[in-house]
Amino acid sequence: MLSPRQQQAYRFIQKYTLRHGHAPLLSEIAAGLGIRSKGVVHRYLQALAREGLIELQPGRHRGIQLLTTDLSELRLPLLGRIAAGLPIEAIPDLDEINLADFFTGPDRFVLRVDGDSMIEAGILSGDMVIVEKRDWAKDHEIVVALIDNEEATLKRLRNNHDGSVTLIPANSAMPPMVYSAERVRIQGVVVGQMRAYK
Amino acid sequence: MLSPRQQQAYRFIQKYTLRHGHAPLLSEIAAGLGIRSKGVVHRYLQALAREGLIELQPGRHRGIQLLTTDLSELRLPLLGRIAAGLPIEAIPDLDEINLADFFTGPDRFVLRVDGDSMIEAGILSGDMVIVEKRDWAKDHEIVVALIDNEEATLKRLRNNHDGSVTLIPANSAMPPMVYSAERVRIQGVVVGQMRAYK
DNA sequence: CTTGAAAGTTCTCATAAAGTTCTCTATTCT
DNA sequence: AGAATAGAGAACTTTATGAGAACTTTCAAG
Repeated sequence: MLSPRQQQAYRFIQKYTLRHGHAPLLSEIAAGLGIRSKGVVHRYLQALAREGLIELQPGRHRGIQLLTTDLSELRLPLLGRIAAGLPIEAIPDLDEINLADFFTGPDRFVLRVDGDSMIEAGILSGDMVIVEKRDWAKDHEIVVALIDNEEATLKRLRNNHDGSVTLIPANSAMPPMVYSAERVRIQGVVVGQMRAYK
Repeated sequence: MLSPRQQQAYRFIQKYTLRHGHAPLLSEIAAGLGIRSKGVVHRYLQALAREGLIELQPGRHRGIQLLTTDLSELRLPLLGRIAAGLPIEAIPDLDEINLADFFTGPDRFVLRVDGDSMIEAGILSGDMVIVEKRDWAKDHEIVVALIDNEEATLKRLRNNHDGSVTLIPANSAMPPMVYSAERVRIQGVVVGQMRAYK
């Protein structure tokens, strides 16, 4: 089990390596952690090596090798922000994504999406959406709506002034549809989405 | 048999450890339980150790080891499939989805996406992508590529016959770019994507 | 190939903070 | 009343963290 400081050192090495394509110097790690002594950093590296997270090539400059680590926990390291045509930026505050925080909550369930009606909102066929069970929704939220107690669809909602609702597909090939309030029952609101590639 | 207070302490340790990746300090447990004295917490820890729930490394900071490893809180019910214009269908075989299985694996990390270069592949600005660290990729996989050791971008990959690679944005406003093999280093392959609404 | 600046390694020292062990007190349940 | 549970806090020991000096090794410029 790593101490907080050891974890920070490890994440710094991960980020740096991803960003630069090679491992950092001890002095760079020190600067990244706000430490002046590289001797201290070296002590951390030995702890990481002892834990099996890295391998050290003694004496070598940048001789830190990241080993494959099994992240079978619920936390994934958040290494930075990647942009189109720009370097990866470090994200200063947030170092870790807790999948549980991200997606779990009271009364949530998952649906597999079939069809292209929300494609322009980045929800593709085959994606999973996390839905919070709720019988109302605000404008612009994406909802699971049951129409005439018969068909359930995934659409963006607009509550109209006259009490009717408009269900808006995110697909320019499909028109928005207006329904009287009685015909539409909100079954839940999309709070998350996820996709696995192969 | 644990007293109510001991159970609370135990649950606090489980949650904290799951969240932070390391055990809490006695003072943190104390604060979590609304206690001022760390001596009291220490007494609880000894009770938990006596019951075989934790192991204490004497003297060590954060030296609490959880012995029961039940981290499988991260399950969401998978209710069905939603289609355009169809009722929610029950999916017979799969009734639960484990988020951990979905996303965690060896050598994975998360990047926050900034920019619209992959928008037509359903990856929007602000989304998180789960990346598996790997230095090669197959055609059509979405990769984190480091170009000239300087800029890292998210693009779809094509390995050309002459050894060069093409990086293809999923955005019709942006052109594909061809690079010689030496200029491009694959840092990882996108294996998942997720988004939180609100 | 040589060579020196820079990088890694190995120490010691210092100190704030964390864990350990007490005693004393209060409350609740049998 | 007696026993079990719960909390405060003081005194003490140990650990985690950092600074920095001294030394060895690496690496790249010339």
